[in-house]
Amino acid sequence: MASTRARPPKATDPLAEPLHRTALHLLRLLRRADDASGVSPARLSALSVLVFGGPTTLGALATAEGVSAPTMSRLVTELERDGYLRRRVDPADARSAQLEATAKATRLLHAGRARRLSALNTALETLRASERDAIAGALGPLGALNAALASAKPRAAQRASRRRFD
Amino acid sequence: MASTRARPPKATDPLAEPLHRTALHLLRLLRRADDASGVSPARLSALSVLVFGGPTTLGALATAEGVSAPTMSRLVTELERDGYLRRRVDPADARSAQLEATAKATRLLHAGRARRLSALNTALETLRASERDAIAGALGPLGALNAALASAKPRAAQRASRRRFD
DNA sequence: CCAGATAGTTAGCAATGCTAAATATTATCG
DNA sequence: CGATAATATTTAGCATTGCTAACTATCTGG
Repeated sequence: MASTRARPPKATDPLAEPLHRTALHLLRLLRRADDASGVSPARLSALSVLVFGGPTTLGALATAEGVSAPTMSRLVTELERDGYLRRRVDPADARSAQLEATAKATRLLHAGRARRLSALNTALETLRASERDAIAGALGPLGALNAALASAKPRAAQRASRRRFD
Repeated sequence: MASTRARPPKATDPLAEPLHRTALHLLRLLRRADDASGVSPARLSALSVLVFGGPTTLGALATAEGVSAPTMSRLVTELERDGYLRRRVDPADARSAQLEATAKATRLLHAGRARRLSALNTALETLRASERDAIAGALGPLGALNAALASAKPRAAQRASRRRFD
């Protein structure tokens, strides 16, 4: 019976565990909606930054996605090959170029977002108004929580990655 | 292409987008706490099922994790090699065996969970009581939302994967 | 113009996933 | 009982994604 002996560090706040589990399940379910796009996850994610955030350089994109420059270099090469982005060389600095999403990419991403949000909205509509209110009321505090987490652990942002839309 | 008319799917519910973003950021931040365990993500995730859910067969574990049998076969072989699990052959059916986590695995997982929850608790403590209440009040509704999503899309549970703890 | 800083690319390796096909066992049917 | 079908894993081989180290090309400051 030494089961609970492991003492969950400070059980003062019973929110941590269920919050973690809930967020995890939510994301896992939402991700399904992307499997139909035909573009691999990493490429789709990088592309979303360009489509929804506008043109940037390869380095900035790598930072935004939390991956190394070589990794992003390869992803960009593939996306360019498949017609999802163009490189516009900076006349002032030939070392880098602005990466710009094509119309094809914009169509792809908007369709994907529509699919995903559609699934979420459908599910939200099955809830009672009070439940939706509770969720809406928690978004602000959750944002604050994220901010606290982000500043508290400014450590190795290496494997953070996995951005997708936003 | 007459079918997928872009159409921003009903902006009636302004919750979908921020909810998605918030959950995504939260998970990304929490995942950092696992990078120190020394065991790769997929192995850690499979192991967590054994540690917190008890012994099972390779096939059941593959299903639980949402990966194919060959993929799980390899993960199990590696975990066994590293001393994190044992195979106990079923005397009634030599085709399969019960996979059982070792004490070493249990220690690893509990330490990992403690790290992760500790990070979350620390962040939660920086919030005001009203904010924590708002988050606590949204957990139930979010659970209902997840249930709605899960039942609404009982489709291809293939790439769902990525379990981790519970 | 040269040394050092910057921006990307190339090379090569590791972890994860998958499908197809092979093996080993167990179950079932005639 | 013995052939055949169903199960549970494993083996093979390939694709994606990430990383580090090292290299190339291009600025920037003196």
